[in-house]
Amino acid sequence: MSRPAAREKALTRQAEDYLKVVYEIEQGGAPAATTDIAEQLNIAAASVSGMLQRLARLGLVKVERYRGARLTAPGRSIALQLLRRHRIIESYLVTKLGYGWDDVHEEAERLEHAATTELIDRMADALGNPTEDPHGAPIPTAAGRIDERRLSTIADLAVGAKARIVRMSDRDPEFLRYLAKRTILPGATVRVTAREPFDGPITLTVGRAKHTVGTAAAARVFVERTI
Amino acid sequence: MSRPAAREKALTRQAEDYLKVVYEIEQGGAPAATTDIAEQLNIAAASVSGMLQRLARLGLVKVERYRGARLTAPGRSIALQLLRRHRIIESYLVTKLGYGWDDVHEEAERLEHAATTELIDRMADALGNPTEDPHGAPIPTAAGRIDERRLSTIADLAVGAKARIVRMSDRDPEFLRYLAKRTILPGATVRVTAREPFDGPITLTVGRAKHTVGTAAAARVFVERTI
DNA sequence: GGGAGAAGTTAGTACGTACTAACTTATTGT
DNA sequence: ACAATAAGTTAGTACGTACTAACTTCTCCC
Repeated sequence: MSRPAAREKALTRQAEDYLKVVYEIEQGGAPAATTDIAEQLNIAAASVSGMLQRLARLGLVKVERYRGARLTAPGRSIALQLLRRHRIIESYLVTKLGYGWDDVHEEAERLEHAATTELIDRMADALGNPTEDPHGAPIPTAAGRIDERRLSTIADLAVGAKARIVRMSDRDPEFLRYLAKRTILPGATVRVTAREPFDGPITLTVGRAKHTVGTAAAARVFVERTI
Repeated sequence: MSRPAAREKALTRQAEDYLKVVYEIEQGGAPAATTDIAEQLNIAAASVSGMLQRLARLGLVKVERYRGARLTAPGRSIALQLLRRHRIIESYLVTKLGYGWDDVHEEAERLEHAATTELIDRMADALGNPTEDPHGAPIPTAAGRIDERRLSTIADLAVGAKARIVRMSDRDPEFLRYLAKRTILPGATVRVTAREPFDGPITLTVGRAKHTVGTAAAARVFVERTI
């Protein structure tokens, strides 16, 4: 008797990717700027303007002209769904199929758009419903709950600070291998022993080892201060 | 020094689907007719004409106007790649993730376009490199070799004939459940005990059970005669 | 062998998603 | 405060993929 709810036409892969990127940028606090989205997606800014209008028409984002986009509740829920898929897939590939943690992002990036909720839930079950992916990122629950704590990065730490590594960006395999080689991994504890001024290199100890890293790298490693 | 080979731009999902369908239809012997492709893909015939021209431009099919399309060697190799992906994925979902054999086609249909060769090979390894999927269909090797025997169907069997069930179409979950309920499964042996004329129902014994099926259903179950 | 009906193609349209070029609005540094 | 620059938008274009409508070609039966 009741009419079917407004047709939920499946989004295209691209539209989904925009939502995910808007979510990620918004986590920084401000609405997602056109240029930032464009940069993340490797796309011209003009194309982003157009797509944001379309997503706004679909009620998935709210755009304030010349100021940026924010997700609506439906948009956010789709973004979290994707994040869940991405992170479950990454976990599954590492745990069950022998992938390296540095090598799963790309694969997950495509699979997350093709996998059904059913598949993701089965994978999650097979893994014992993990709460974090191999890079330490929190996995949204099937219901869409996620830990959204704002974390500091190593670049935020003052000399003498001690912190536990929570997570790191998963995008760049090279970068992940760089970290792994220095045992800068989720769960490890680091202490900043020196910093050069003018955004200079940061020296830190991990276990008994001492490493010096640039601020760009340091800013991509998220931590929780322990002192 | 040597120039990179002609850019192998990734095909779209749709283009890939066309190739797969052309392959499947061609297995019947004749070139793939526009209407048949259109029907398989649930698409207007006019759209197929257009796409075939594009695929021909890409050197993946050879079209004889008003007569149908055949795969070229490169086209065939892509189609086999897809078939391999599809069947490995189906096998993996059934064996490792607890899917029912009736319920994997749809999921594989989308994943096959997103999975890399790397992933497929890892799945295949995890399964012990199977040579058949859960519906009895042969799985092409990574190198693209496949068993292309032309099989008969139950509809081809004369009264009295005995045959081993090799495989069945995986498209329709209902149909697969129908078969399963009658233990008409790959490996089972059937004997035709009666046939009504004018494409009437076929009566057969499977184990100790006796079933009567229509010709449409019978034509979708492939067998190897044993007498 | 000719004509009816089936099969196939072309033409014109729409939409999603990208692009570049040109223009407009916002920000920032003096 | 205002000009230079950065950021964002619009306009026009292209391409892939679908559609319907109208036309052409093929096939097969009498």
